[in-house]
Amino acid sequence: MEATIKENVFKTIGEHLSDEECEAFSELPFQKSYARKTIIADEGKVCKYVYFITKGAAYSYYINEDGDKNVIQFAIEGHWITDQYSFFSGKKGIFMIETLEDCEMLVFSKESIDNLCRGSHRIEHFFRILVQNAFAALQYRLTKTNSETAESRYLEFAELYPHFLNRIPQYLIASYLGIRPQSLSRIRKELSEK
Amino acid sequence: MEATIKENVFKTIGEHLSDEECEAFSELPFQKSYARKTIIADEGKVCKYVYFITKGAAYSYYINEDGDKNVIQFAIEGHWITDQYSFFSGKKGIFMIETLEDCEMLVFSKESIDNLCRGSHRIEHFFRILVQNAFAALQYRLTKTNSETAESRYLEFAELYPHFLNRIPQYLIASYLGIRPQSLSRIRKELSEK
DNA sequence: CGGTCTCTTGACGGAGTTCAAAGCTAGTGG
DNA sequence: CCACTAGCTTTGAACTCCGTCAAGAGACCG
Repeated sequence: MEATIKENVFKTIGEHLSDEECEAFSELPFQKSYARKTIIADEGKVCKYVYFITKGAAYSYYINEDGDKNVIQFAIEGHWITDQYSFFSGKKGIFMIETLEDCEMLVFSKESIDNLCRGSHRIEHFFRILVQNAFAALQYRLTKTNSETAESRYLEFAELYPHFLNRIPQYLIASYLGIRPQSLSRIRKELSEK
Repeated sequence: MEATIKENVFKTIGEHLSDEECEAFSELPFQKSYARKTIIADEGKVCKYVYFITKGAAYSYYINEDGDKNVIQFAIEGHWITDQYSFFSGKKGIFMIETLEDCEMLVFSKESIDNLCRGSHRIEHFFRILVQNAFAALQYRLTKTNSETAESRYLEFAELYPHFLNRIPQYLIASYLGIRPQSLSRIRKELSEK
């Protein structure tokens, strides 16, 4: 079983998996490599998998009627990524998922997740807490989006995810913050002049 | 056991609870009434409960450094509301929860939820799906906030929650949409002139 | 080393904010 | 049950932040 995922479980629920649970986690997903700039989940199609990144970086986004990209989430080693809505409902997706770097991933189908959860109460617990944490973080992010200026959102982003800054192109960070690349460029200039 | 909550479980996971599970759901929470405009969870204090509304309406919000209210969520009969982050981490809260109308609620402590989840895999499953759905909806809302104009966000809100429009004051809807009451008033005027 | 993708800079425009004041409405107390 | 008041909504005018359009500079890859 991947060490990264073992750590992720412990970090999330503060408990270690049993030997059988570890075995289930190594047998059910399959490993896959993706080159950078590969689209691994496509809007309009059902998103059939949840991805756990063991190496590399990826992001999910949404394209609106005007054709603008809207970044939802960045994910690197030790992070999970999927189109939640599509994955769990089985309906066609609304998000794209694309790699930013060459990636190694553990790929879980819905059956894998369901089997893992059905087979172990602790694992179901793990996934509940995982989503709960993500939900709380997202609520927090939304309040900031609704009430802070782009500058303070950028500063908070830079503080929360300093390792993202050198790894993710600026125009995607701008999109994540809900502004245009030009605006982020200007904000960074202002900040550097202070 | 409250019929509303039974329905809520079935609507969420498409399964009915067993008799024992129903019993647990009636024994563990306590019922409480709150007058309108009562603050039931206070920022800065630990949010110890999850509330399931059986009658009335409430909302959660956040107050930023400038003293502005930022509405996170509205909740009416059949909805759950809490400060997720505080409730699950046991750390001090960042949101306030306040009633909009006289309310009847089922109040669950962390121990109640943990007991319910520990005692029944189906109930843990229910809570996982509940949070998952909320998460997907929130992701969707964030993309809209980041890419649509206030007008189209208002139109979508009005379409998704028509019953909220006559029940919730406009300045709170404005806050939920991330704009000022004056702006929402102007948007509504424009729309009525079309 | 050429081409494409990314970042920067400038000028202008527009959506939403701020400040201020007046008109409504609903809940409270007499 | 009516009148008063506090809270909500509307409107106007000036301003600001960010978006749009456009063009040039820089970086990265084949």
